[in-house]
Amino acid sequence: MESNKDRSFYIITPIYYVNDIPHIGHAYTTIACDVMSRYKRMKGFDVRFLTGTDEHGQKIQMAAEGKGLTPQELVDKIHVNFKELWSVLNISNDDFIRTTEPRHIRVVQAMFKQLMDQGDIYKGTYEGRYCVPCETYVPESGEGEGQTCPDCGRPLTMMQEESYFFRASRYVPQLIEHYEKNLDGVIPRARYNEIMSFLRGEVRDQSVSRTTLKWGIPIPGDEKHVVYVWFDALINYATSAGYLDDPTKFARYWPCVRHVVGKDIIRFHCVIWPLMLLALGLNVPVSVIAHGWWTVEGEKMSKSKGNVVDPFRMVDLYGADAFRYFLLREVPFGNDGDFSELALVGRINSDLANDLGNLLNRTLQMIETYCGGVVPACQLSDPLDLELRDLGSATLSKVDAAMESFSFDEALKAIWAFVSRGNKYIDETMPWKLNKEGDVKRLAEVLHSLYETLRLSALLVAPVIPNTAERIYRQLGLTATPCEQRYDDFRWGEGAGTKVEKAEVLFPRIDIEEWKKRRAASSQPVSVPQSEHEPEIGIDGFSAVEMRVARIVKAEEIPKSKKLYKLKVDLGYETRTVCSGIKAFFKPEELEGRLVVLVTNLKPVKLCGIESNGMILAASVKKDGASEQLTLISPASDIPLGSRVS
RNA sequence: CGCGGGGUGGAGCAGUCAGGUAGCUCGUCGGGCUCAUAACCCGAAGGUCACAGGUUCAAAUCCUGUCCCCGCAACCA
Repeated sequence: MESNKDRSFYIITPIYYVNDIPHIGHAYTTIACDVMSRYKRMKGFDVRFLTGTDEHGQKIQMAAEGKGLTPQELVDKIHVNFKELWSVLNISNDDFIRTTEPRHIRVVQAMFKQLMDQGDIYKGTYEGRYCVPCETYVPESGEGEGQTCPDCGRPLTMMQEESYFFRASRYVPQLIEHYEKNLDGVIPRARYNEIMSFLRGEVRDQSVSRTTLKWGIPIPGDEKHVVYVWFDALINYATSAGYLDDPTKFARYWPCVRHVVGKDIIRFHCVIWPLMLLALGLNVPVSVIAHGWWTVEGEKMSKSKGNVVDPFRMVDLYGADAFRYFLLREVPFGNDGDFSELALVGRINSDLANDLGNLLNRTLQMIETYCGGVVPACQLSDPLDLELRDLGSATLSKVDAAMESFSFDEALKAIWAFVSRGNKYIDETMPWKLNKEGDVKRLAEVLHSLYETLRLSALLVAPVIPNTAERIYRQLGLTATPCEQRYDDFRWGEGAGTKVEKAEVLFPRIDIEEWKKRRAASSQPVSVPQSEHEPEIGIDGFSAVEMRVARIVKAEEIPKSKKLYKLKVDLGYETRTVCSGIKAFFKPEELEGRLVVLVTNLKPVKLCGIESNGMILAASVKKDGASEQLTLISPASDIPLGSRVS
């Protein structure tokens, strides 16, 4: 159906391997999809936005064994990390799929069976070097010196096992032909070329089953095999769209699939997955959009370096919108980029505070003082006003063009050129002077134009920084939600007559010098003066304190208290109530879901009439007896609730 | 001959596919304004676009070669 294809838009992130700790990369991909979804909705598209978690495979099985859990118990527990991050980052996904869900398992088995029935999956022998202790095959290219395992360093042994293979090679010519006709099949062009040269080389049939692990989807009729994880994982995109259980939905969304992926996994999404789809008789994705990678402060991100950017922390420190804005503005989508907190702070100050925030602020103040807070109506005739209005509609078109090719940075540049024009317009028209001279007519025209500039700007930035757009709308005296508006409905001039709200600072400027000092302080562990040291204790003294990992499940304000929160914490084996003096540093929603360390054998005390059973550990910098900066102590990686800290 | 990305004024980058006066942000310097978050506006300095050769009327851009940096190399976006 032509109309579906034109008006529907199905955008998908990869599903994330659930055992990973969510980091900037996951956040990046998902934010990009979110922004595109919001934008398309505002363009009137019927949008479906999917993300989820990949929950099968060797690593999960091993991690679960290490924790004394079943794999299912483990993934049930940790997939929440991603859900929480999406909530914190304001992600508007329509579905969150987990590969362990029954709806998915059914689809994988059905597809597997279909491919087998039509001869596109056949039984053969998989041969490769295997590390017995790690229970994993090591590809030749990944071997350590002298045929050893890159992980454990032990020698590899040649192994053979029975395996099912997907006859990928059969559909390669068809896929090449498709890409030759669809140059947007892979974006950007460099990646398209890469895929084409790969396809024109030798594409081998793919092993799609394993007998060496259990944690996977059993192959119907041959249950000693499980489906190999990537084959299982890719299919989720179809599952969620209703491949088996909702043909109408599937017909509506499947023809307009877009995948947004990191450049490392394009072979799966641009080669294997389309080949599978061709074999199944389904259309291949409209586009696979590959983005680049982030380095951190100039260095490759890695766990061992400990420089992995924690998106939760960035949101805590700078807010979700600033983080979202930075990621999309800083680097052209598709290129690699460098994440640095200083650069982020720079963006906040120059773009969000100085340009956008300040434009709003000065405009509202003037409408307040010169026009009693009501946006004046007027006829536009001054060339300058018309130019501003025309730039507005030109900006809308530029944003459209940029978004069409996923050039988020270009879209944002165009919007900011418009915002900057607004600031310049103020200098050109000098409303304060008009006021002094009593030129009421011109003053009305000018403030009217400025108000409209802001009203449109809020709409334009809404997909990227939805919270901010909403805050701008409130200050502009508008009750609607920007993200629920349609761009096509915007009419320059319709804002006249609105009563504006009081101007409030959108993004406070961050003092760089102070920021640097604070940062230096937090990275200097030995900054506490000698005199504050406690007397020495023996190990007994220490082990008298029982500390365990807990999760904050609920944080509530205590009406009588200025400093305290009443927290409900989950230790795995029990739930407790704890009062904690951290109200000044967190909002309740910032605390809920976080892992913390709890002193569990502290004598209960009554604080503000509530019994507190324990104490949450936090580090703080104190000044004049009061905490000036504070951070919670959390486990650096996931660990079962109730784990003892020593 | 494993694959890919990159080397552009002080910093960070765009521009390279479709060759035609080298652009953006930040920083620096000078000026303006006072509505505003020490914000805003204007102006200036600063680059032989890694190097060498070639194609062309014309090359950051196309071709050839060299040097350097950085990723990836199946389950980390």
